[in-house]
Amino acid sequence: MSQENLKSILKSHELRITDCRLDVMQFFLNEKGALSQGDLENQFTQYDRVTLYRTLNSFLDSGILHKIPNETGTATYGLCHDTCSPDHHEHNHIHFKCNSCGQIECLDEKVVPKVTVPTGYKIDGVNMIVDGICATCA
Amino acid sequence: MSQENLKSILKSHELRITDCRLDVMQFFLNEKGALSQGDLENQFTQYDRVTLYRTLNSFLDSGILHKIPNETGTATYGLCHDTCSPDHHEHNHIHFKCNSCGQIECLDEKVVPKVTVPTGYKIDGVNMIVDGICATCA
DNA sequence: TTATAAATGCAAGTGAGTTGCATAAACTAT
DNA sequence: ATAGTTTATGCAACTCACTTGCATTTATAA
Ligand SMILES: [Mn+2]
Ligand SMILES: [Mn+2]
Ligand SMILES: [Zn+2]
Ligand SMILES: [Zn+2]
Repeated sequence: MSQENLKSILKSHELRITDCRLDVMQFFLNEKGALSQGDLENQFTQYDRVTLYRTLNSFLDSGILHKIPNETGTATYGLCHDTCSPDHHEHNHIHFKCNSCGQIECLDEKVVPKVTVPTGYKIDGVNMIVDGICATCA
Repeated sequence: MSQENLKSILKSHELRITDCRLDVMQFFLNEKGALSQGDLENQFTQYDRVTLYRTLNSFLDSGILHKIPNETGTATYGLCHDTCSPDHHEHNHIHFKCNSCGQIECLDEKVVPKVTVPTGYKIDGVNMIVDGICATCA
């Protein structure tokens, strides 16, 4: 994606344009899988780990990224759809974690099925993590 | 549950009977929600945190507990069904996380719906976490 | 260009999770 | 019941991701 496109994405989310943010966003757009803080630290040694941490947080808050829960404890992040905003996140797709290569990816085209909860409960969101073997590792 | 019942559960999983394991198992049986290592540390100050940590792990390995992933990073654990064994875990129920009180619970009667993944992918397991407001907090 | 607000880097702290090892306790076999 | 064997426990110490404070630098607006 062009540098100008990247800048307009940041602007539309009311974020200042900085080298770190441009690089991190480009990285997310290039990678098909979800990324962790550690992935960013390995990729961008020129930036302080705290800066990368805060970059992830600002992207989370502004609706550019969403956090993907998993059992290992280290958070991973994936790009949000255009429909996401700081106020309203729409993440109704399935996440897949490969037990061989460890990669987590957003299956954007796979919609999370509707579910019901017991009487008196109210649903805000649903997160579905499927684990198994990805096509590359099969 | 009686002390004898608790002991037989441990024995059937080939675990030695210790005070810590009996207490922790009783705690899980009493609590309706899932518990974290921190919850155990608060409840049982007489046991070292490492002992509680290893108690959770031995219960995990032997199929007494299952780990419930969530976005906060701190792992929580819930009781397995009778059908679970060290070799084969069967956790096809939905987990609910209340955004008000923070409690995570197993909705044992709510079965995770079947899903499909792209061609070439293989499914090992599915984890579904619904978040919202529980009946108590509503 | 200057003023203001925000982002960055560095240092330092938190808290869960983990391991090694000596001691204590649970089980097994006399 | 006792002695021998195996396992669990407590303590110290470590890793690692995550988080905060503060001084400095940079981006943006006036
Ligand atoms: Mn996703
Ligand atoms: Mn459960
Ligand atoms: Zn893979
Ligand atoms: Zn609640």
